[in-house]
Amino acid sequence: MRITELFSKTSKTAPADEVSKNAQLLIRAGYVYKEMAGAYAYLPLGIRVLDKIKQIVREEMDAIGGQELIMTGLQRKEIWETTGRWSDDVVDVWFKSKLQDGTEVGFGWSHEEPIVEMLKRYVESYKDLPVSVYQFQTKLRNELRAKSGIMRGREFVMKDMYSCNVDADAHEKFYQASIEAYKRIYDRLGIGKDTYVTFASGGAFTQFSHEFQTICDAGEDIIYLHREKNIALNEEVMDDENLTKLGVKREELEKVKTAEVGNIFNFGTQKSEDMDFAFTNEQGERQFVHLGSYGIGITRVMGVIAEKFSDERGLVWPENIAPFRVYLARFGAEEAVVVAADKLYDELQTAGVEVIYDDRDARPGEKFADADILGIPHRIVVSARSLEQGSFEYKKRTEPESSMQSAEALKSLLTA
RNA sequence: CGGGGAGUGGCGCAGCUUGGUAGCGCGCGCGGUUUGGGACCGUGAGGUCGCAGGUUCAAAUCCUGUCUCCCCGACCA
Repeated sequence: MRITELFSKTSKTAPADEVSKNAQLLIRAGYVYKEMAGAYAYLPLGIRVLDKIKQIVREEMDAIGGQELIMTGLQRKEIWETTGRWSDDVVDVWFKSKLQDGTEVGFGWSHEEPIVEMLKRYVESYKDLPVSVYQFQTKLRNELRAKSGIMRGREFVMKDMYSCNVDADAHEKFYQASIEAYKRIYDRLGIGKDTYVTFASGGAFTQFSHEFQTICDAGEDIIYLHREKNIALNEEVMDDENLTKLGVKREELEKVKTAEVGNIFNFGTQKSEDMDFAFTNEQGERQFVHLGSYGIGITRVMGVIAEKFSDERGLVWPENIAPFRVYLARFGAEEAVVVAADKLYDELQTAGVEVIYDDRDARPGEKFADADILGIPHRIVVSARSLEQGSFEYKKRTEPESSMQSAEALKSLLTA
């Protein structure tokens, strides 16, 4: 993409009322636009990042048998009443409205009940199991207070997966597979090393649930970490009984601040019983489905990455989720420079490299600054100076020094 | 929801204490000089000072109400 065609612009200053680092950087660089507290629009650059995160998640969900679908934003009151969760006393984040005929509807803060209700229509026999479905959905939650930029909003994109299995063993197997899938996801997103599977409160169904917690100063959680044993537990379940159960001693643990980037639950058959979600087993008997729920906050992950990977000059996207891999800057408007830059732009794109081409008639300093704040992993400069040497200037966002490279070298380097 | 802070051109801010009809930087338009880390000179456009009442000859400024935003806490499948 040519920058002259991109409508968003970078800014030297961040809005004064935006304190969180992720929002400051993302707004300054033109990835997101704030609509209101806790609600951000994703601009062309931002949606490219979101799509890359989603695609990684999608591939890993598909790999463990997930089937993608998308539920509705509008939800029926009756479905939520079956589990008692329509009540504002039970769920305090509901947005609700009414149809013109007076019918009450809710806006999806979660899709657990509607998904189960939908699956009931299709899952009837043990032959129909196992099933796991997932979606990328915008969740709407009427939070008392939005905070931390895109990390804790009233509107956010979440991947939520739901698994259906015949019994506890089958469920457990899938549950473990999902943990492995989640680990691969965070590795691919570039935050695997700082992300820990963490024991957390499990709700009514099991002793623990598992959270995926990424070390991050802007996070809202505190976990206790045993790096050698790779065991972590949320401070909410930190007590002597649980420490004994997990075989770790309090003094061996390191206290760290983290952001929750995923959470998986075993529902057992509780919800199936509430909602009468059953199948017929081989003996012809009705049996309740074992359910699990598996979430990843897509927009939150983007915020966490923006927080973690940035420096005084701006964002520093991991290779896998950068909106573009290369920032190609042209210095000056002499014909030879324009021709050479246009040619390299075409060649890289033909080679499958995503390039954002700074074809503006701007000064070098401005282009350097924009390449930095946008956080594009690779930077190439085409100038009269570089052409004198018959080559291009190449630099990584994470490295201070540049080097001279030929077009061929760049192509092989960027397509490796 | 409790506590604290803040709303003045697109963005960042000053002006408010002591009322007299709004200013600076960035950005934007035009002209020129520039061109390797956010250039410079000139010249323009752009604001009913969050909103609604009130006091006053006169309100960005004082008073009341209200909305919004941010932070801390509480909350958080």
